[in-house]
Amino acid sequence: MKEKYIKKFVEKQDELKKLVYLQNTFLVEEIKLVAGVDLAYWVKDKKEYGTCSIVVIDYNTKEIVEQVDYFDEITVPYISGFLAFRELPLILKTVKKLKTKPDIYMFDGNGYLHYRHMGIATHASFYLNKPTIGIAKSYLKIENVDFIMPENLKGAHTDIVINNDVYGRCLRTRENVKPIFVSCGNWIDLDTATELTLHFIEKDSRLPITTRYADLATHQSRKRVLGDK
DNA sequence: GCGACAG
DNA sequence: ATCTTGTCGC
Repeated sequence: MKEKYIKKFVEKQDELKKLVYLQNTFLVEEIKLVAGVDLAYWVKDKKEYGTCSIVVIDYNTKEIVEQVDYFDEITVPYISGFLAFRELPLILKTVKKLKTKPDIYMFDGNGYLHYRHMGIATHASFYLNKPTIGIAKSYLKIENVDFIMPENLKGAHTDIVINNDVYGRCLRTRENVKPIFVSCGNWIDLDTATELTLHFIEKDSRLPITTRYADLATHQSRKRVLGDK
C-alpha cells in the first residue's frame, strides 16, 4: 500500500539533500517577516481532507501581518519520513495566496533531523526558495539514538549528534514543559534556528508563536469548512 | 505476531 | 494528525 510510493520518494530526497546548505544566507538583522505553517485533517465521505494555514508574523512587533488558509483533498498517506510528499502540495497552494513575502518559514515537523536529512522543512525550502526551520513536538528516533534531556530551564538544550553529524537540537523553550526539537531546514545554521525559535516563545505555549498560531488557525479553518456544509 | 511511527 | 472533559499541579 505505502510501498509503492517509497522508492520514488527516497530517490527524490536523495537528489535534493545534496543541495542542503547549513549556513545563513541572510543577516539576522534583516529579518522582517517570519511565517508559521501547519495543517489539520478530517475525513468526510471516505475521503481525507486537509487544510493548511500560514501565519506571517513581524519579527520585531510580533504582530500578525497576514494569515491565509487553503483546503483540499489529501491523497498521499502519512508515512514516517515522507511527510513532505503528503503536505507540500497543499502548502505550496497556500503560499500562492500570500501577498506578503516571508523571509523565513517555520514548519511543524523536522528538517535536517531526519533519516536522510530531508524532513519537511528542508524539503519545502527548495520549493519556497527561502530559509526554513523545523519545529517538532516529538522526537523522531534515528539509528536508535536517543536524545539527551536538557535541564529544566528556559533555553537549555542538547544537540542530537549521530555519527559526528549534528542532526538537530532538543530545546527547552520554557521551564516545566516538555522540550521541542529544532532543526535546520535549509540556508540557516542551527544556532540561528534556535535563536529565532526562542525569539518567538511567549507565555502561552512551549511552541514559538509562528507555529502555534498556524496550528490554531488550522483548527479554526477546519471548523469553518465543516460548518459551511 | 509485535513494536515503531515527525504529522 | 484525530477521537475528547475535567482536573491536578506549578
